Amino acid sequence: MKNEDEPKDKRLKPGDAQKLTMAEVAKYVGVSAMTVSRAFRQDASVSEETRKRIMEAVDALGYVLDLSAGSLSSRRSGFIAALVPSINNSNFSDTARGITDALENTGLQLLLGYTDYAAEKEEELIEAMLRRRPEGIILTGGSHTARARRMLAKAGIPVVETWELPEDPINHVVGFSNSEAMALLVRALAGQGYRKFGYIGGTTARDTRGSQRRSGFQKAVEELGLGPGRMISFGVPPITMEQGGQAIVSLLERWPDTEVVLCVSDLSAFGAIMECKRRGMKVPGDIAIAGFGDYEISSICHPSITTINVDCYGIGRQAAARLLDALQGSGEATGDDITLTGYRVVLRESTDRSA
Amino acid sequence: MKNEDEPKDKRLKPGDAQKLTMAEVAKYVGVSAMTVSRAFRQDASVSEETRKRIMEAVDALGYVLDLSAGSLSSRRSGFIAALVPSINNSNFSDTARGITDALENTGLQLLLGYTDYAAEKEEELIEAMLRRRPEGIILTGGSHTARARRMLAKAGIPVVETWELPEDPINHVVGFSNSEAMALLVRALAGQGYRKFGYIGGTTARDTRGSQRRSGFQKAVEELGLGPGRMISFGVPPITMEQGGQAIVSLLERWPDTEVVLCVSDLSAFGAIMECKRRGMKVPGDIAIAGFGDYEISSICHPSITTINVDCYGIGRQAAARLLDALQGSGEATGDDITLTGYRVVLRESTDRSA
DNA sequence: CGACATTATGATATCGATAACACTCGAAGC
DNA sequence: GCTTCGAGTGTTATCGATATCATAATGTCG
Repeated sequence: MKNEDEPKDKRLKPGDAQKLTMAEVAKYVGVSAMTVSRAFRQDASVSEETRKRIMEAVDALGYVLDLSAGSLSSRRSGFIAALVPSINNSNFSDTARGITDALENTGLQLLLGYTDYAAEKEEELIEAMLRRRPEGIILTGGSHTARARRMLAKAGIPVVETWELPEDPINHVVGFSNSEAMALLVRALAGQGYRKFGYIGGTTARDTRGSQRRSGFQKAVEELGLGPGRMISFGVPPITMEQGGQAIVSLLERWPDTEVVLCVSDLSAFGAIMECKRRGMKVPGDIAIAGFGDYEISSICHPSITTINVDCYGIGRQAAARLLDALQGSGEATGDDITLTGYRVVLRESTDRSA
Repeated sequence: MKNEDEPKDKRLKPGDAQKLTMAEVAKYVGVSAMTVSRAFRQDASVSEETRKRIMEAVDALGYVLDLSAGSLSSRRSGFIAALVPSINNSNFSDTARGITDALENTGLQLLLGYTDYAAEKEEELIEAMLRRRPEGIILTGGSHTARARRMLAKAGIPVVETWELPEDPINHVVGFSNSEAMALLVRALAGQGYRKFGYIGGTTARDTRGSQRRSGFQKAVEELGLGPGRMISFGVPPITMEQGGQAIVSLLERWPDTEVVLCVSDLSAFGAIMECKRRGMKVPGDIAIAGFGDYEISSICHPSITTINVDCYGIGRQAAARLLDALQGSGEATGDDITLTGYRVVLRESTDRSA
């Protein structure tokens, strides 16, 4: 009777809901809170009639389930965490979309984070995510700090690494060999008669997929006996369209007789092509240019861009699927589990030999 | 003694952490759990020495704070929810990035959802988000279902609507008038001497920003006495690059003498330009084309694309900033609060009159 | 018709942290 | 020397749902 008449916390604004709880809904209907809780999950054995009355009450009162309370006692957070290098890159936003779609109707929600291609940022984010006790986690790539690996091991949840084939996988992998894919593109273009190959990529090793593509290029060129490739590094990954344009200028200054240039991604390839056109060069004709990733832009632009198509969306879907399997499965922990995702060369106008 | 010797849940894999709690860390250090809790937040008055010992123990044991437990008792989830139409559109992913950046070091985490431009999906997502008890929510646009509005009102948390100026704002707004912005572009191009205006956009009213741009176009053309605009609708929003290409074909078939075409977004403008080039038309020269949104592609492509630059990233940052203000403020609930974000016409090659 | 399974529901303990308040102890003030 | 204060720490209740076990009502079968 002392502090009953005035609420402790005055933060509430007029019209605010006074934190409605399950118990109040229960009282309103004349059942126990437990029954209301059951009514919210289809599995429970609540009579159709009771459930209906409860749901009407929920509607009338405007009650919204509180999962944070529920997850504490059920020990299931309902979260899946995913870390991507950047959401402002359509390849990764496609993957994020794939994850989201695969999670639909599973009752799991996606917690997304951006690492900005930095392992330290990834470490921070992993910790932040684990504090929410996700039931599984999806990472991009296979390079993680030692502490990150330790935390993941301790967490005891399934981990999926994507977009690469890590040398030392943590748990599940859904990806492909970036170096093999780039090598395949080199061979396809060599098959068309190109001989003098150039390459454009970022400067540092931050972007492990970028480095792998570069080494795949290098290896393939040498294996074909086409001498060392002409490599230009420009800008900190991820390199932009604009940097692609600047890079091709450097490359052509240094090696004017280059026949075909492969770029670490379609974005830089696009920038390179546009810069060439702006300078009056013909693409193809004077120079052929190819990218990697098959972004939407590449099929549309003129000339359309030869590239490697990667199933970005599928990587997301499958990564989520592997996670769901692991969560459902009895936890047999069958060691490493690797899902290879496809890629293919898409030959388009930008490397058309007949031009 | 029946199921004591074998654990119920075999889900745990070898090497798993046996759910370490704060109490165990506390026991290890020889303090109370409360002190450990305090050590995790800088505000608390824990002696430097104790804090150090606690953090060493945390490190040694590999303890990770459990926020879900904490948020239940502190009644602060540490979440901000944000809904965008699509993450696969760089305008919105830029906004998401802005929100993320603004939230850095605030201890708040972003819960992101995609509505796919559908109000019903938005309603579902709002409910899903509210179940996590976010401390604030950021929405795109001002069209919401009645139930969504009711839930938001009941939730009693600050709401920010973005990217538009809703007629009936819920709470805070961070945006601009899409129709005014498009009208400005029309006037700028009319000022360059263009007279016969065409417009390309999506078919339905799902995308409210698209509709507003369309009506801004229409109004401006009429006000300038340039007759009704030539409007082509193509595809369900958001319309793709490819659809932009198809749309311009229809438009030019129907009105071959069109001088300039405005598109609902840069993506469709890009598709339209590329299609024209593919058909041997000169852009500009034979036809001028402009977009909306100033995507990265528009400054790079050849010809570069005239457009409206929108501060996508800033919208995100400011939306988050308004939310933080509201959370800090004593909850005076000072009615509506509208933050206008800038936009500007960017004239580029694609509408160059001298070409 | 009695033993037993099945269905629908309730009571109570609990998840793991934090709020709120209590307490100890040494320093400061008069 | 006694009161007052604040820094540092502990104790207990609690957040709001769910796991678990108990119980009442109903149905089944030989």
